[in-house]
Amino acid sequence: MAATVHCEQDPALHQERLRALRDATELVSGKWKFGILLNLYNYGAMRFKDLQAASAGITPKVLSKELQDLEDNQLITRTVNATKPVTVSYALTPHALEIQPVINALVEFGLKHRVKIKEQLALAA
Amino acid sequence: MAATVHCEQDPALHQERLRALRDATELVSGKWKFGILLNLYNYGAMRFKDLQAASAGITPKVLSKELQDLEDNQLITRTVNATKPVTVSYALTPHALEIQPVINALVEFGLKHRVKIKEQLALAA
DNA sequence: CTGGATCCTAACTGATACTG
DNA sequence: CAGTATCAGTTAGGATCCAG
Repeated sequence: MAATVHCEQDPALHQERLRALRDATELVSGKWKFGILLNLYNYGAMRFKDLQAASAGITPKVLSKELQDLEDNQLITRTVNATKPVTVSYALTPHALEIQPVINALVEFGLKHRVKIKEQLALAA
Repeated sequence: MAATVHCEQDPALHQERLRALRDATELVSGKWKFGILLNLYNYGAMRFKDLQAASAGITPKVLSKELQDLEDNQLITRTVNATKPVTVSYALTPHALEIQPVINALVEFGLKHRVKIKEQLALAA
């Protein structure tokens, strides 16, 4: 019977929340975007190559596309520096701070889930 | 100059958080999972067809796969009811509560982002 | 009602090489 | 250094039909 865990909202509100959820997930879809953002949170402005190193395994082409997506959604800025060999810096916009709670929540969940998986492996052994 | 918005962590901790982030995003990857979870939060236990209606646009095959993924990750339970035409109920597990903050954060962000986009359209007009 | 089987396509991802 | 071009592989997601 297990009392079902839920909290019913006003239908209209629920629909609005559903739409918001779709918008948000669309925005940060893709395999790398959250990681890129987390790295920028941690290190501040980073250059292309540094981001590539930090996002272990990503290829330049894919990184380039992900960065463009993020820039299009105004979560990061792209700045070309007039240095000897041209360098480019990527940094978070203020708007990107809005998404930080999401990332923190994801990290927390990831940590807990990892523990849970370990417990199961322990039980299975 | 713009003071870069960041907060540097201990490297080892950062790596651990990056891994957790990857784990978590992998878990809820896909176009529909968050929506399914949000609906279950809102309505409690739901049957296959109700979930399909709530996740407007999803096909049975895809819904089936998403539900299996969620069940494999122990975020939902699948219960077969011995009713006349067999029905099946899906409900959240306690573990799924851990992911609720993520969804709330995503919804919040989605709402804010929507407002932001509207502002831009207003400026463009 | 539930959801598997099949087929299909667009999008994502990757390896490698190359340019400004 | 910061990418883009090309080629190729994989796969997520959808359309349709059908079975228990």
